[in-house]
Parts: sequence; structure tokens; C-alpha cells
Amino acid sequence: MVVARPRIKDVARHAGVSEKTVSNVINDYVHVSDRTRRAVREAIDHLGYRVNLAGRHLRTGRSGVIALVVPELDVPYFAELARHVIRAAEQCSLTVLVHQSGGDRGHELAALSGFGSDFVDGIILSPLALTSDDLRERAGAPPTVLLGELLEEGADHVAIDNEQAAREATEHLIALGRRNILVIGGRDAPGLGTAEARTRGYRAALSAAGIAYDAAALLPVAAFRMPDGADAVTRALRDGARPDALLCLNDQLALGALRALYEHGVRVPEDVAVMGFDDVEGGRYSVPTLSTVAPDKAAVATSAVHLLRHRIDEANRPPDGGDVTAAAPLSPQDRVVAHRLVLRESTEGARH
Amino acid sequence: MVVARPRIKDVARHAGVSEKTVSNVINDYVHVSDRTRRAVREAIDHLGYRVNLAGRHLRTGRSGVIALVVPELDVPYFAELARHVIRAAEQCSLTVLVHQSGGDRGHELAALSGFGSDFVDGIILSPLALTSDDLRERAGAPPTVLLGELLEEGADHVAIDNEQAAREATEHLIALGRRNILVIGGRDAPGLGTAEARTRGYRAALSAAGIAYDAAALLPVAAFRMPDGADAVTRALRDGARPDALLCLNDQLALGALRALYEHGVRVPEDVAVMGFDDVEGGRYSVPTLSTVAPDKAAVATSAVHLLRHRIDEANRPPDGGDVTAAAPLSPQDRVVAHRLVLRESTEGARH
DNA sequence: CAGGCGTTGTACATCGTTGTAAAAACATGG
DNA sequence: CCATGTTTTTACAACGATGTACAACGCCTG
Repeated sequence: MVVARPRIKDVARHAGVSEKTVSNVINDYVHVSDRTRRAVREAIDHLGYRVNLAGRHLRTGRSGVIALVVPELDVPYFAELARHVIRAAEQCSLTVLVHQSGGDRGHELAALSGFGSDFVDGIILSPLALTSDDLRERAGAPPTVLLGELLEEGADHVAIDNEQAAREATEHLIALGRRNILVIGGRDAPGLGTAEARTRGYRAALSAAGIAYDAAALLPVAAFRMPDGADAVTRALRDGARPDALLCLNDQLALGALRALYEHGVRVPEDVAVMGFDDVEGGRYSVPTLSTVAPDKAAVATSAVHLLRHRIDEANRPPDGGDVTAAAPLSPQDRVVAHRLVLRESTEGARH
Repeated sequence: MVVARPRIKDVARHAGVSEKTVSNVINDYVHVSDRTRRAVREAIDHLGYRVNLAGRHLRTGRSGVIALVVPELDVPYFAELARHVIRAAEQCSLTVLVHQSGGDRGHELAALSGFGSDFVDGIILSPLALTSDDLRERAGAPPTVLLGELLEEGADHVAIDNEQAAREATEHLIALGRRNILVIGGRDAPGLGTAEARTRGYRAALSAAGIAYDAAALLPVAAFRMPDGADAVTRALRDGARPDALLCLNDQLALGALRALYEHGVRVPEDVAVMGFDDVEGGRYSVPTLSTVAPDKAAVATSAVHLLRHRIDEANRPPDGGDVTAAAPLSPQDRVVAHRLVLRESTEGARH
């Protein structure tokens, strides 16, 4: 026969105290004598009690679950990021629910306001299709941290300095003597996304080096995945482009590009140097290995999680009894995380 | 000012009915007159009501959340699988919590019995380190579906026919005239894991072709990732092995192996043919592209989710009033999902 | 030793929903 | 018009935990 799981009342009875006292012990309330604390702990261990999260959730309004919303989990960058986020959340006693938006605005919106609001304590969102307007109207939504370029003033976000990173990457290519640099995934809109920021960095580097900028160097892509990178390169070559370098706005595009270049008999890096972004594992084992901009993914994840944790606690503090010492609600945070250039064969060639 | 979210009682008041009636409408209870049903629907829309999952969870004991437990999310196979599982779960109105076990038995055990039991309605577990004993003792755990080789009789599980798949892959290599086939990640234990099953298939193919089996052909790895594949190959070559084919027990090992072979100036497939397992996207763009065993991942995911959904509903049905028509509890299911060989450059060479 | 204060412990109500059981409303047939 | 059966609706009590408010206790001080 299956023994029913013990409840707080069973522990209370077993320890000879009230239910509330057990609750106090569980929640590390200060004013509990060592004697009773020990007794309760013992009862808990003895019965194998563990709190029922449904009850706690209903009572406290917090579930201990946060949502991570990414476009696609099978894009390695997001998978690696998710891994770090889950790890970091664990440290903060949070559990992570992973959602995929498919880069779809509807899904992202739903994530932002909808499904979560009574189930999830907070949201970490890596937006692809959202606009600033969407963000502005998120009333009643749980605390949210955005990953990637800042879309809207009032929101917390965590990212590397994409413009600067792209500039450094481009400067590296220029330093190699390359002048005709195509940008796979580049976008010259005034927009606020990551692609736009990286494109700005590219232009800044060109301009600083006195190289003319040609909008035709930006090759748009439907998605940031390998097939798109391969297609873009194939199309460009067929259209007569003769680049001596590619700045690919993520590693998936770059890996697809490497493949397409190989198929066209173009040597990397001799004929064309290739840079990516993200430093995914695949780029460390490709042929040739891929030079890339490596964001500190662990730092992105921990920053986002800690920031979110802070917001959650903040939102849950008693409605401020005018206590002057109480920390004022934190102003919107822009956390910039470190990145570095990782130079490998696709720009520097094999070591001898 | 923020308006508090409406509760069921607000809807009830607004529609002029009892709370229970609202609940009945929400849950599509049959005996509600069309008139009241409409009125309640209208009130719901008008107030923008949405059920509070905490309350429902506490009352019903079900959260609508299932856990997916994989060793590491940044192994592309698991990321791709997770994507499919999340999709499939969505179809069944289930939400997915992703856990990473790190291939650690402790974590897997915790997943199996611990954290979930009052929070998660069911578990999909891709075990790496669990033993049959661990599985047998999962009392009081929520319904569980295992992915991968069957570890224990009483458990539901979903997998491809790993032994057969490995046999086909090996036969393909043999048909190419290869005789000296190393198995990266091979394991000859009597064990029950996926690696063991694939190794059996390899041996069966050798034996059928009259090729002698040498246990030294099995190259153990610490993990099933690119570095391990590269290391294994490097070590083997240094030790004087001169294989003409590699059967890598997953694509990550294979991609690592490709890189190592390249570094040693070994041509693929001319000198050494390489096969992997899983058909991850990386293998479609590697140089050379990777021949592999492609499991129907979407089918694995949907089978697992549907099976789990079934178990959850089953576990929640009223304790059977002797109704003869009630479906008997399903016996443990072994679902075998289709796979196929995908032949690419790493065994067949480039097309001309 | 009364009075005051800070520490420990408890009774009770409550979070939002749904199952139970029974009442109310409605139909049907004699 | 009443007995009978079938819908439709409702009151009430849970589910398990914790916040509030207060009682009990010990200790110190005057």
C-alpha cells in the first residue's frame, strides 16, 4: 500500500507543535527556539516531509518558476544559454520553464503578458520579433529581463556591447588586409535589434579604416541558421560577388557559409576569411575552425537570473511602510557583459 | 492604478450565478444550460478572466506541467528533442520544465522521485547513469516515460531499435568494403543502455559478414561530445590503429572525429568512412557532410508526450467503480520509433 | 514583586479552485 | 395536480501552506 505523503499537519502532530511553527522552521523564521527547531527538523526528516508547492504557491502567490523564452531551442546558442540559465536559476532556487517563440511575435507577446502572469514569477525573454510598443504595454506582467539589444527604455536587459563587438570583429578582418567584407544577416534599419547594432559596428569599423560602405554588402537572411548562411553565400557568389571576408552575424550562419564556400571551391581563409558571433561548440570543431565573437554566456545567464530574482523579491516586499532604509525600486538596469574575440583558422589559417 | 485580476467569484457575481457554475462552464461540464453558459462566457470575456493555476493545482493535484530531464541541453540532439517535446506538449495543453541531469545519477534520481512529485504531473527522462534498480524503486513518483533503451521491465519507454539501427549502419560500412571498423563510444558490457545496444548491433553485423570482432575496436569515451570524439580518434591513431571506418555512437562524437581525422591528414571517406547517430543539423553542413542514423525525433517526442498524457489521465481517473468498460490500466508500453540511414559524404564521398 | 518588554508559540482565516451532495427547477406521465 | 425522473444550479467543504494577530512565557528593571 502506498503511504500518503506527509503534510505539514503530520509533521506538527509528530513534533508536538502547531502547524505554523513547522512553517516557521521551514522558512527559517528567526524566533524559534533551538529546541523546537531541532524537534521539528527531526520530525521532518523522520517523515520525509517536503513542502507542497501548490499550497505554497496559492498562499504566497509565488511559484518559484521562471520562464525562459527563446526563439528556437535547437539553435545551439540558445541551447547553451538555456543550459547556463537553468544552472544559474538552480542556484537561486528557481526552476526554469523553457518556451519557444519560433521568433513569432504572437508567441512572444503571449509569453510576455499571458501564460505567465499567474504561474511564473518572472520571465527571461530573448526577443526576435517584438517591437518597443509591445514592450511598453506589458501591464500586469511579471518581472521581465530581456536578453539582447535594448528595445525599450523601461526594461531591464542584459547583453554584450554588440556594436563594439562587431566593430572589433570587422577591424580584425581589415587588419588581415580584407576590404570587401560581406555581412551575412546584416540589417541597416534604424531599428533596435541585435542585427542592427552589429551592422552599425561594422559600418563604424569600415568608416574608421576609410573603406567605402556599400549597402549591397548586407545580405539579408530569413532566419539565423545554417541553411540561411549557406543560401546567402551561394546566392552572393552566383550574383558575382567576390568578397575577401564574411562577417556572419552568428555562428550558425557562419557554419552554413563555410559549407557553401567549400562547395564552391573557395578556400578559407586564403580566399575568404570568415568571422561569426556566439562561439558555439560547433565552431571549435568545424573545418576550418571558426573565428568568432565569444560572449560570456555564463555571465549573461547569471546576470539575467540574478536581476530577475532581485525584481521578484522586490515585487514581493510588503507595500513599503514608508521605511526610509528600504531600498528604492531599482531603476531599469542595462547590464553589459564581457565579450572577446576568439581567433581560429577561418581568419588566421592553420598553425604550422 | 492596477486593477486586480478578476477571480472566479467576480465572474460569478457579474454573471449572476454561483462560482461553481462558472467553474462548470470553464471545465466544459455537460449540464449547463446554453443561456447560462453564454452569460458566463460573456462575463469571462468582459472581465478578461483566466483561471488561476495555483488554485486549480492545489485543488486538483495537477499542474499541467511535465518535466523533461536530459543530460545536457547543449548537446544538439537533446536540444532538438526538447524542441519537439515542447511542441508536442503544447498540443496536449502541457507545459514543459526542462531539467539537466548532467548525466549525474544523483540528479536523475532526484528528478525521478524527488522534486517532481508534487509539482510535475509526469516526467520524460532520458537516462544516462540510472540503473534498473533505481527505476524499480520509484514509488510514489509521477508517471514516467523513459527515452532510450529499455532499462527496466515495468517502465514505459520510447526509442528507435538501436541494435537494428547500428547493425544497418555497420552493414553500410561493410558494403563499402570496410573491414577495420572502430566504434567510438562503444561499450561491450552486458548492460542495458543505448551504447550497449548499438554495440550489439555492430557485433551482429560483423558476425554476419564473417568479420572477426576485436574488443579493442571499442573506444570508450567519457562523454558523448565533440571533444571526446576528437580525443578518442587522436588517441587511437597515436596508438597505431589504422581503421578504414568509424562507427560513432552519436553525431557529436562523429563531428569531433571528423575534425581529428582532418588534423591528422586522414581523408574522409577515402581513407576512413565515418557514420554517426542522431542526424543533428551540424552533420548536414560539416565538411564532409556526415552519414548518420536518423531517428524520427518528432515521433519520439510525440509518442512520449502522448503516452505520458495517457498515464496522467489514467492516474487521475476516479478509483474505478468496477465499470467494466473502463479501460484497464495500460500495461507498460515499449514504443519503437522509425529510423533511417542518411548517407552523405562521410561514407559516400561527394557527388560529382 | 509588579510592570514592561522581547521572544516563542498558536488559533484562525485565507489564497482560488473544484468535488460532493443536495436543493431547485423543469419535464413527463398517470 | 401529484409522483417521478432528469436537468441545472448551488452551498459548503476541502486541497496545503502561510500571514495576522494575539496569547503565553521568560527575563529584566525599578
